[in-house]
Amino acid sequence: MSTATRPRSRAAPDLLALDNQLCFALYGASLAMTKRYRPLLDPLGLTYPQYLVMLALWANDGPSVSALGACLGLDSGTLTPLLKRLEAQQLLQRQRAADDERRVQVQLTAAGRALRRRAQAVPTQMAAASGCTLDELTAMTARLQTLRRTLGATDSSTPQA
Amino acid sequence: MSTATRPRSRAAPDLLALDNQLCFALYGASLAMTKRYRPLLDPLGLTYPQYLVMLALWANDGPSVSALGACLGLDSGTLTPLLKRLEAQQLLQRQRAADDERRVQVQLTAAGRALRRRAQAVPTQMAAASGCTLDELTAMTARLQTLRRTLGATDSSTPQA
DNA sequence: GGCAATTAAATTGCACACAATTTGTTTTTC
DNA sequence: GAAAAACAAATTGTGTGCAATTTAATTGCC
Repeated sequence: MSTATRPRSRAAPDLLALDNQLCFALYGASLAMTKRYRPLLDPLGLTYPQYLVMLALWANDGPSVSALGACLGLDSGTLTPLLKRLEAQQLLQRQRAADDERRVQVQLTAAGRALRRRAQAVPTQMAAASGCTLDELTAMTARLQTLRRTLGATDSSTPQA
Repeated sequence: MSTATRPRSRAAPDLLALDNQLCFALYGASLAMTKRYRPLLDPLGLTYPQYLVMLALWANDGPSVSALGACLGLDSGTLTPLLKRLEAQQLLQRQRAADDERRVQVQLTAAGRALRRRAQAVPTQMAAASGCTLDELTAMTARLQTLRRTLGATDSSTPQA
């Protein structure tokens, strides 16, 4: 078992550890964020992904499922059941587009629009929970967005647009 | 951009947008990271959370389920089925501790230890996919770890230990 | 016009994540 | 030393995520 004399097998543990740090920090922070949102969103009857969908709709009502998916980075396999739950809560309506019946358009109901008011307390509380200044939040967000785009690119060695 | 002078009801939409940025950037980057790992981990027969568990075990073999959960931030509801799948793949063994039969200890098999060698290519490829320098990775990781701790704290207004 | 290729959602199947509960074990307390 | 409290995993139930497939509608091509 003690096979440690090779030059390369010495370097590898460090790389595995470093890898652990980046990906795992991201993963852990994301899960922690979701957990932190829960007590704020429970009173609104929303899960965290549902809250993201509502944010997207408050900013831009009436998109197709695929447009919403492009905005959020989710596919129909995730969105369809999620949207059905929001529809069951009367927060939105899903209906086939008249001009192209393949498309399903997602529109807020009055209750869905009204919920925005009750959600206005959430961001302030989360900003406080993050313990960051506005500048820190902005910087971190920009970095994460860049990282996301880079990771999403087919070939990351190619500098993106 | 032109909203700077209004008192409170004008500020709210901006806060919702800002909130969207931070939490959503984190969420999106985490999902993108997971997706990016998939083609690298598929040949190893691991999912991304399973890979994290293996990393933890390669660093420290033989923990209890709860110790592993504390390390990864996951509970038994998530870990138990995940560990059973890894056990079914003969990568690890789960067995009750002799001194305290409430505890279940998780130990790598020879195959589980051997898999580490095949995983050594993964970190280098992911580092390349991130498009970041080593310093950038380190800085980002540190920030995310801090954020995670802050979010995990009961009261974030209290400076943590 | 008619049929293949394309597109948009929905569905299916698998694997997390986590709250809440249950089961079994150990420790505390009396 | 027996009942109560505390503890560790496992289980249950709900809600994502996503690959792969299916269904239905539109577009292209002849």
